[in-house]
Amino acid sequence: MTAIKKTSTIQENKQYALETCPVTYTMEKIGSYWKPIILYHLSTGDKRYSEVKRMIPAITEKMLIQHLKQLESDGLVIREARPVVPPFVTYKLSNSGIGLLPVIEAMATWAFQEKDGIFKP
Amino acid sequence: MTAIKKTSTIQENKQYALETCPVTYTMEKIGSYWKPIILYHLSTGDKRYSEVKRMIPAITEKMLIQHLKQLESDGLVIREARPVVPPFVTYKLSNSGIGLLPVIEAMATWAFQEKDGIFKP
DNA sequence: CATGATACATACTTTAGGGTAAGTACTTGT
DNA sequence: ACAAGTACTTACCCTAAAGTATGTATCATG
Repeated sequence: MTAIKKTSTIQENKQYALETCPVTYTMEKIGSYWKPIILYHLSTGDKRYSEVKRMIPAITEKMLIQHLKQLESDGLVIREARPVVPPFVTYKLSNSGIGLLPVIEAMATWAFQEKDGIFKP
Repeated sequence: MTAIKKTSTIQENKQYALETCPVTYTMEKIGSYWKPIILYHLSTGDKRYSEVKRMIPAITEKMLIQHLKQLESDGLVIREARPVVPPFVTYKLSNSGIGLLPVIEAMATWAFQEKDGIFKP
């Protein structure tokens, strides 16, 4: 009979948290630094891979495709590749991705408000 | 004359990105897994430290105070400590934090919609 | 004939974030 | 006298994420 530590075994609770807390659920899908930024840049329309790359100079190529793949497999963006050479690949938001735009827009809105100092006394 | 690598030195661009992209700006403040979840639980009113802890069983104490401290120093939450013993400390949203609620609520809304499958064909 | 553009893939290394565990100070309860 | 509750703090470790660098296929262009 080993003693049960209070702070241990966080993983069991995580599944519970996922089913319980809607924000946790969303965080599992877009809760990384780059994903909302990518979605933001896709919100203005379909973009080629290289276009997205140019719009986010701070991201490395590895991070960019890695997150694009994850977003794709989570059903948030749709990848379309034309079988031509040189390759022509576009990414666009899926319906789920479009559904996330209120989140992204709220983020942008807050940033402008915060910079304007409207929350200051 | 050392050759300049295309993918290198991301940090210079990051400052530029911060000033340019509003979503990047917001991500610097709440772009971690736990922060939106904490803000979500504070959105229903002031909470004692131990209350927040109980509301988010999946988080460790270390992560919880670490993020609370960061949120405090970023001006998103306000910490109030009564000089009593045992300690009585409450956390609440600042004006900036309240300004973020549309973001958090949009996240929650999306989660429910996604689970209901309303984005499916 | 070698360079550039396209959209990636991959090996390797580093770093930072997160987890585990234990400790602190003070009081109330049993 | 000892445990329990409060709100933390600190040290240590470990893994997953991110950065670095290079490679791939194909064609157009100079």
